[in-house]
Amino acid sequence: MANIRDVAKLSGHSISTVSRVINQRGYVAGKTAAEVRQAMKTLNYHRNDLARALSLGKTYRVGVVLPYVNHPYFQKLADAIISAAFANNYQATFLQSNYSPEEEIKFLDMLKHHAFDGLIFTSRAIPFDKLVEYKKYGPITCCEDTFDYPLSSAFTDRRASFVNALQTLKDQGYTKIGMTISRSENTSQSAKLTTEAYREVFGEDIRDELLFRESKTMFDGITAVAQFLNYEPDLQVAFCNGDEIAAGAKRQLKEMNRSDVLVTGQENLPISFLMGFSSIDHRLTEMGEEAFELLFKDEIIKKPIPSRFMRRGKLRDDSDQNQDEIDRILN
Amino acid sequence: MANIRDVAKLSGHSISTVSRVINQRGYVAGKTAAEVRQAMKTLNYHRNDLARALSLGKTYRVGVVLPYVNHPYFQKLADAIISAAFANNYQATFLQSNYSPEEEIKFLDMLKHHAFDGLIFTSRAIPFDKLVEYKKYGPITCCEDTFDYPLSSAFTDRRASFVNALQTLKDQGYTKIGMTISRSENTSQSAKLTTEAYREVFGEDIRDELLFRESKTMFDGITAVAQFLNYEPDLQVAFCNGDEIAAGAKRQLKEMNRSDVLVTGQENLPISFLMGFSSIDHRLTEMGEEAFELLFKDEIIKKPIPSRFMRRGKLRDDSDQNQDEIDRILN
DNA sequence: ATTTGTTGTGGAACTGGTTCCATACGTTAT
DNA sequence: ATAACGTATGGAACCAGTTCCACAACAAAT
Repeated sequence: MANIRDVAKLSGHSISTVSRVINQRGYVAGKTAAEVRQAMKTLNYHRNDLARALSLGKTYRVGVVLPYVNHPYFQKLADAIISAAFANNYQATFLQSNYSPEEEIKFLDMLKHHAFDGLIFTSRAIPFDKLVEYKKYGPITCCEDTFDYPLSSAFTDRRASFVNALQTLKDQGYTKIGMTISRSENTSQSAKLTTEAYREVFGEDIRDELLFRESKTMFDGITAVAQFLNYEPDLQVAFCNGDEIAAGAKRQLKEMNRSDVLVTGQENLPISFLMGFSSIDHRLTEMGEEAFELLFKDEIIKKPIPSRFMRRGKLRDDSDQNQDEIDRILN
Repeated sequence: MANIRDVAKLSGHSISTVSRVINQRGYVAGKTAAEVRQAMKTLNYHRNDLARALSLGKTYRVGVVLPYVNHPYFQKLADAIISAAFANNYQATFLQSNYSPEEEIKFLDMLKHHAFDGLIFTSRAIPFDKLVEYKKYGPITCCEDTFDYPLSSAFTDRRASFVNALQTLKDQGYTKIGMTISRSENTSQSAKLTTEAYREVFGEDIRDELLFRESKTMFDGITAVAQFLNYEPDLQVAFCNGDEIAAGAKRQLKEMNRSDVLVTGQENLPISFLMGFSSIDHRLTEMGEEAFELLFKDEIIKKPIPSRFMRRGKLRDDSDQNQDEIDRILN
């Protein structure tokens, strides 16, 4: 495989001159450039991006840390990051953590080892302190509120989103609510925020029988609904931690002839529209784009993004501006 | 930032020795190793993966070329590839082509430029010849039948899958069928195979009014069904080119009080189960895993993977072994 | 006539690793 | 006694680029 030195030798010019021709930078006479190009063609030369990256100290690659690649929330978010990166001539690589702190440290070490120019954490198991500690090796941004930590972030105020959705439900007379959460309240930030929002709106903790933990797939939605109805036959709402879970719940309710029970999901996936249940739109597309943009800004910027509660079915309110958005999507 | 030479100098040992300590290879005395490690700690040294990659001529990265990152088919396939790569200590990077030949050439050039150790094409716009031409720069595998071309591949015989599904429908008396296809029959391989399969089973071309082209999203499913029913009120089946499209079709049919019309999708996503329509499972997970495995094998291997027609709703046949699979998933 | 600026080119140091080879010493086998 | 081998270490070439700096040649301005 020919390198730049071979091209220099064959063309009879110096390495510097060849480099100038390749990168079209600096002064090169037309005749010289032509000779160099001829030599490149003869030798079938092509630049080695690795050597270039080493020399420049820049990879044009970012790592996207996410717990699961096949989870709709992270999929949507990561897709947005990929697209934004691509539009800026960067490549993005998915780094699946399974919420393992050891894996996350490995990814941070990759940043330290110059494998990436920067890292985006869509979620995490390790504390923010650890991220701050690694910031000296390259920029790191988060897709969640970083509070007082010196880390840039693009995020929706999920607590406010949950409060808003629950308040809407309460205002319309729905008070008997079952909830699913992703992990336990101790390990998952969103689980914690969900139960806190309930407490804020209803002034008391949710009954333990109406809280379904470790909810990940549509089958958990099916199971959760059965559990809720077992303890509370007058159930009015299944408040789910994702659209696929909500879809499972919706299906099970139909099967049990309890389509009177409302279902709400999150992520605003096509399925929520198709099956006609409400969904909290966390604006993952906007979040992903912002997270990438912030990566290469010098200041620490915290970019809150307002979420939307997409009200469908019985919750639908034609005076609601969300409907405009739905109509926009439909056309 | 300290490098290996700095560590060598501070520890009073040679670069070679430091390298041996880092990589735990060759002979190093215990005392020497300790001194080197102490120097590394003092200098806060960490290896530069770029330099290492350059020296080794190996990046431990593969590129995954796919037309759209937010398309369920490619998402599922690409996720499987990512997971397989990760399990083998490789990183995978998504390269979105939008079916643009220029972009695909760019990705092939990245292989040439040593940015990746190999490439996996999940789909493509450029001819196989071009891929073969670039094979000398690194391994390339495909996720579709590569016929007589010297390219490894993991694929399902989609034509056979379509024939099988359509034959099943015909056997059960369903003959009035509308079909959606992703692009036109000229540009899309799967579109071509779909219409060919129809011809094989029914002995004639599908009526143009019952063929809906450029079908990509759930909204296309909605539009397609309306078109089909307009021309053929006795429609019996909407045969869709994806589960989200099928879900759109199913919803529209319900809205039009025509739930008697069967719907079939592809990809076997959760939504197909939840909304109760049949779906062709192209075994994308297995395909992705295989595609990665094949990348680093020396011989050219073509790995056909049998697809499955997941029969649901009125098509459900309890003697069908597919049901075992569904039950397995449910538990 | 001298300074200044533009154009054009090459040398050499720099990015930070890996690895082949030579050398040296101590131990064991012939 | 010496050949053969295992242990331990260092030197230097190698991977393949980028870029600073020096130096010429020539034109235009002072």
